[in-house]
Amino acid sequence: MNIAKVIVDVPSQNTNRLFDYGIPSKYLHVVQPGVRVIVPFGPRKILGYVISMTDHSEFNKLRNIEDVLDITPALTPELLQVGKWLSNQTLSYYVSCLQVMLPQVLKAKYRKELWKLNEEDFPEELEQLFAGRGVIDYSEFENSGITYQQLRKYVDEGVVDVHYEVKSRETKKTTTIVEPLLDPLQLEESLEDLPKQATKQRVIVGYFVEHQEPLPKKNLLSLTNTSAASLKPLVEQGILKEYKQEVLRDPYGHREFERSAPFPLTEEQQEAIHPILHSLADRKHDVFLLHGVTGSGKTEIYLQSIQKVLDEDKEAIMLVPEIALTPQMVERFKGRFGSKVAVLHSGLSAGEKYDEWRKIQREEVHVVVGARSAIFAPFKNLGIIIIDEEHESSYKQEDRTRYHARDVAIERGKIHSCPVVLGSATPALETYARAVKGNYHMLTLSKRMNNASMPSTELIDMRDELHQGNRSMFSRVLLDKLKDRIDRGEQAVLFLNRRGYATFVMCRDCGHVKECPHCDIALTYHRRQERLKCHYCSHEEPMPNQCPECESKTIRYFGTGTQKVEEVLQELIPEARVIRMDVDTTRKKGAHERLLNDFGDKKADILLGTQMIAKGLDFGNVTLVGILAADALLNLPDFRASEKTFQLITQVSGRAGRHKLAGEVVVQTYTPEHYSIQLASEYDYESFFQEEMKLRKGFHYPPYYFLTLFTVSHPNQLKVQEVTQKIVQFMRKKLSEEADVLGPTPSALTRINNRYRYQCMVKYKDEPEQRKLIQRILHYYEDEMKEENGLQITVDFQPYQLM
DNA sequence: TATCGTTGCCAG
DNA sequence: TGGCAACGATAT
Repeated sequence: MNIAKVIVDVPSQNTNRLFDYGIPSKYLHVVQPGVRVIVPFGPRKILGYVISMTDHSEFNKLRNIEDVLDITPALTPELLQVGKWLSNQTLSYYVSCLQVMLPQVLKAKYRKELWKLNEEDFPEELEQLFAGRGVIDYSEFENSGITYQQLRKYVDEGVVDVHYEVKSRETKKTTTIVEPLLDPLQLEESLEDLPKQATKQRVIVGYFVEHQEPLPKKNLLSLTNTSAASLKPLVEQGILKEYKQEVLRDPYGHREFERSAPFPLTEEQQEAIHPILHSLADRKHDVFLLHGVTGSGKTEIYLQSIQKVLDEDKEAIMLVPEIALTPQMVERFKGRFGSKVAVLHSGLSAGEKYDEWRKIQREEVHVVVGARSAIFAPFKNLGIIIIDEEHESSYKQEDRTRYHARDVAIERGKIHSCPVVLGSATPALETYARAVKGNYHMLTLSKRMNNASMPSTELIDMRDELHQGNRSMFSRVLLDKLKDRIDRGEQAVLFLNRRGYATFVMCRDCGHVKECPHCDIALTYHRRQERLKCHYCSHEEPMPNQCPECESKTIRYFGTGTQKVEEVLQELIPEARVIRMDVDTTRKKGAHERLLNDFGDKKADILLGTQMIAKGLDFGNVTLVGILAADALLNLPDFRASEKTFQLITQVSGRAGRHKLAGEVVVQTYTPEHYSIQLASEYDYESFFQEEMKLRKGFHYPPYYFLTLFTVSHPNQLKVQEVTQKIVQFMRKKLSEEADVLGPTPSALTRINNRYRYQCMVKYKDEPEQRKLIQRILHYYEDEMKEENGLQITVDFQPYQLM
């Protein structure tokens, strides 16, 4: 086995295959599948991943592996297999799929340098460039006046050399440890030898007479109240020893977590957990849908299932949507499982993420709680995978490797032969349909914990409010109830759905809307800076004070942002203490946690926020939830608009009345008759499912049909239309009669960053040849896609984002 | 005919 | 992806 088959870090069609390399004898025992290596590739050196090993190669002029970066393989054999599967599923390059499974710091950084070789007669122009240094960055040459030809000549003459460096970004944090080299008796002896005036040194030696265990230098110095200056001579004399040790950064290290014991399960919960435990015991791969209303105790079922897995010395992955990864959630897991838990989310620094990942790899933890990418946690003995709020769109990666964490979970579940639990109060239609069909096992929790009832819901028709002269964004009912809560010392949550409702600027005289000059989208008004910004490219401009079209001065902004709501709220109820949570107020690290803690400590009466407050919050004192614009989502061009609206209303409503106090929900809407709003206010998922399924069937949408979305973009509109048209014709011709091929259609956002965007949508039931056909298309346009600013074709299977 | 820029292929 | 040979176009 002295030949390694390697995937190189070059994402392109013709390198998307295995390359053979010789393994130098010194690396024979370290090279194994999954390790990262540095290999020569053409003239440079690049990173590669060893996939397998062999004795024979069809090539006789093999080059050797240059260096090995891992002692423990970065990827387990199972993850290599998952990567292969993923690349078939998403039609992306194998390397890209491997990269997506690893923390950022394990990806390579490439550097190109110029090395000075010859000390004597170093040409004057190079001397100027190098300015006495032995190595310079290649970019310095590029910015100098020296031509490429000139450089070639110097290289040929052996004056300089172009050098390629592959650097791992990996940084290990270390700490200095001090330990005694002598036994206590010898230490006491050495005390006598120390000069009398060296009092501090004596203190340190005295400490080690009492304690023999090594300890961090920092701790030693503070314990003995000494400084490094006193320690140094002791090390030099060979009494003590200093050495560096890797420490893993623990983002939650400064926090104490109160241990929590399992709660006794209700009868309903026991019924639900039983099949999961059964499947665990039988080591069977089953997929469960845990359909439980908000506040029904799904988390306790997760915790106890995981406990069972840990008891058997296996591992668990628990996925939660990014925005639900609240400190509250982390606390529950850390409280139950202590230091056995790793947490992975986007708030961590690259180094912190890497350390959490290392804990998993080193098998120091057995549970990982994390957002989407945590599905690739390098566990070897997976016992269960749980996806909470499984309907959440954040489980779908929307760029490059467009995977859905749910699919990966099921694939890994199959490999490990372990159960996968999908939990939600409002499952995705696809999931629920599969459960109804019997592909997944349905588990139901219909009652809330603590005998709490679902909060009562009141729908307010904002059109009526308008007719009765109320032009504000607060209905009178909501306002009264808010005041009432403040009087009673209870709290309220106000939810504003900002998506699809951003603040735009319009002229009241001519109706002109200010749009981005590069993208077909209205500019968003940012109050603080008095500027207009585009949310798709980086364009921004000052807020005009008259209409650029008709020069009228009545230009003003429309729509509602959280800032605006907060202002109005302060005007209407001056005594209200409001905490606003949106991207602006939570940008700083830890701000999210602080705001929630303040609200939990009752430092405010009202929590006002966007998406991020819709999930997982559990405050006993919240008795009122207000949804300001329930139908904002409904008008988006998305076949899932009704489903998303239903899910959102249900999730937000679930924040009220979770404990002893009863809750109320006020839903403000312009379309109270819409079935998704009606049924959400009645908590009737089943009827919503039936209703929505009829529409999906009629319009050939999932779960009845699968979707494939092509998005083509190019600066030239005609070109985009032409290419999209060709794709449409090709797919129409090659796919079966059963498939609908729609397009070319301009995307909902027809132009982003001066690139026109058209799409083609395929609705199909079963097209086994589809992936091959698409590969032919991608291959055909490969060259045009390589050009800078050239054609771009993205293919998304089961897309979530249709714009 | 020397030089420049573009294109297409290749890498183990 | 980056390098480079091979090719044709262009200036001289």
